[in-house]
Amino acid sequence: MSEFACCMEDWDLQAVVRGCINIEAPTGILGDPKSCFPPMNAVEDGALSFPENSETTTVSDKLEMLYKPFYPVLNPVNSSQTILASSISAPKELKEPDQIKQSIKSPKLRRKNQQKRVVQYVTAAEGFCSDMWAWRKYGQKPIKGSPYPRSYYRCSSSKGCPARKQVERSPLDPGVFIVTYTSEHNHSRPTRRNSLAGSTRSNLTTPRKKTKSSQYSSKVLSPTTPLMASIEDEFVQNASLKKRNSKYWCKKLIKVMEFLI
DNA sequence: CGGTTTTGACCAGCGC
DNA sequence: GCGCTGGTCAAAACCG
Repeated sequence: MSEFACCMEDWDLQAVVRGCINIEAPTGILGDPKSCFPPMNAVEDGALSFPENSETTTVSDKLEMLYKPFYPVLNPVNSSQTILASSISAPKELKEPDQIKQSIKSPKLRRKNQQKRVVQYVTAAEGFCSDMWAWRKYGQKPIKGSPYPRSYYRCSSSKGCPARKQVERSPLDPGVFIVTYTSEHNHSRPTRRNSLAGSTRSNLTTPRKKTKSSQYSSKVLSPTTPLMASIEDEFVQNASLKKRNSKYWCKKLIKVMEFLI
């Protein structure tokens, strides 16, 4: 798999896990996936509400296209489904609800962690808004049979909280994330995150080790301006470099907006 | 400075 | 016992 794809899938996972950091955000915003996109929010501060006239629609469309590689793939999926899988691990081969139910009857698939689990199927957008807990990622593993890695999170709101969370993309529907909660929180729901330090780290940064050559090659965009074209080219060229962080590209996008509007 | 993410290494359960 | 696989640890790097 291409590094870019890896990055994007990581991004998606982050997006789901990170949830809505700012719980005071207007609910109207939460329904819009792009509004939930952290760097976008960082850029906007209310300034990214594109006018609806035809001119700027084109601009915003272009920007959206340009931004597409950064924000999660959002397939139209129904509301999240929660499956309570008591005393059984969610087997990797059985991802969908019906299959999960089926797996409950199969003791053969039982794994070491036999605590009560809650399996939830969420879209990226829902993932953004549905989880107010503060989670800290402590591991990521490629899962056999799935093209997407599974990320492991623990609750960072309270020391010693046994709550765990696993997030992986559904191999059947990449727009759907399988969130598995293990154990329960032993504390009340935090009103806000303790710290945002590190929380906005770019998910597009190159891994410190084991870099693969980027396979991000296709022309995702059809830039209308030399500026956008150059930015696109720059992104492609720096697909494996540290330049690939959201803040950097947000600034680029602001430039584009200033140029176009 | 205190938090998070990344990632290789390690450990343990399971099937053969 | 061995190999495979999933889950966790921990050090380093990163971020506000």
